Amino acid sequence: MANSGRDEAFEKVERLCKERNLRLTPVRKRVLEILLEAGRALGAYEVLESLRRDGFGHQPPVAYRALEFLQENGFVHRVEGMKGYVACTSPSEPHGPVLLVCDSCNEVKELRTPHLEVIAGGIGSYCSLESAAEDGQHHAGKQEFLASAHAIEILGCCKQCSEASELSSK
Amino acid sequence: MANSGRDEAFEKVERLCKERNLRLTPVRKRVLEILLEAGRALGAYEVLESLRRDGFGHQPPVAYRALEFLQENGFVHRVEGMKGYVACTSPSEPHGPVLLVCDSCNEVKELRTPHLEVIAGGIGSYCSLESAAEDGQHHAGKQEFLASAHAIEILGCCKQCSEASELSSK
DNA sequence: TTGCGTTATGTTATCTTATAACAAAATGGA
DNA sequence: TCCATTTTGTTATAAGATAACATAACGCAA
Repeated sequence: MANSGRDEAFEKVERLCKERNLRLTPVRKRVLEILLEAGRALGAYEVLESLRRDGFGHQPPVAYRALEFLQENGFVHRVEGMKGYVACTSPSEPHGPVLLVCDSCNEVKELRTPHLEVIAGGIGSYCSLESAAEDGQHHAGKQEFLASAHAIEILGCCKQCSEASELSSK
Repeated sequence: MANSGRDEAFEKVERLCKERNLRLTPVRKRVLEILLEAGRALGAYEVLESLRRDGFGHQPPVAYRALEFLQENGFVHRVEGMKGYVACTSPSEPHGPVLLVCDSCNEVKELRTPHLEVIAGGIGSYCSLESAAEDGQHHAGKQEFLASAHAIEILGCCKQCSEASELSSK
């Protein structure tokens, strides 16, 4: 794979924005491109630096606002553990991500999991969340907790880095 | 329950520190108390303010270092989504938490789940992680990703807040 | 008990991340 | 064309976190 589905992801976002009447303005479009090209999580100020080079505004809110738009609509995810932002590889409805974050090269892979329903179901298997509402929310049986979103980040080491460190230790 | 197991948690940490030859110094002890008393996530600067009142150093590193110690040893968890820190309710080995974070009152409940093994197993049900190593790490089958830690935060609304908003909407 | 290496604390200064507030421009209908 | 709304851009500043270094406490061996 030449560009890991970058173009497809980009086109999908364009399509979704049309369908939903969302304004994918030049800055927003460019921020998405920047993240897709990077293929890893970038800090807001890294994004901003790229924007500056492209002639867009170069003050923090420019980047933060575009990121906020993309995030709200499920096209970009925040990587809390890295204080960064990564393009979603399977944009559709807004959804909580399940991210595999590599400690050593900072690459972020998103697990292609379905939406909250399924995640909650999966979690349900060990924390006794139970389906209850029809509005996309779930009710936690024993915990009595109404879940509306989640952030799941798994830290570790990706294949490339594992192999690299195996080699160097020989 | 009068204090929600605060004392038990505190004593357990004291015991674990003795067992493991960790130095639970006055600042560290006090930071743990502060978090246990709060019963919710506190920002580092909130902790610092309490420390200051108690006559400890009042510069950021004082709080950050104590928090780092407590975190490393599994006695405190970072709540990424709130940029805060919360006392672990079932301190034992260092472990990635599963946190239920209430959007409206900021209360944080930790699900009493076993350690990484079980979590990874649970996640495995939908992301094809497979047990592989004996050193407490797991190898993700299809993803080829060696997981070493995780952060799982479920956002939503706790029982009290749900009930409060039900009442007010009548 | 003294002395010494190690660990922890306290401080200054600074860096990084993020947001509030407001003016100017672009957009999309009535 | 006009107006309300949304978006962009800017200044300024808030909030969160860390680097670097001096001082103090600790733990133990001589």
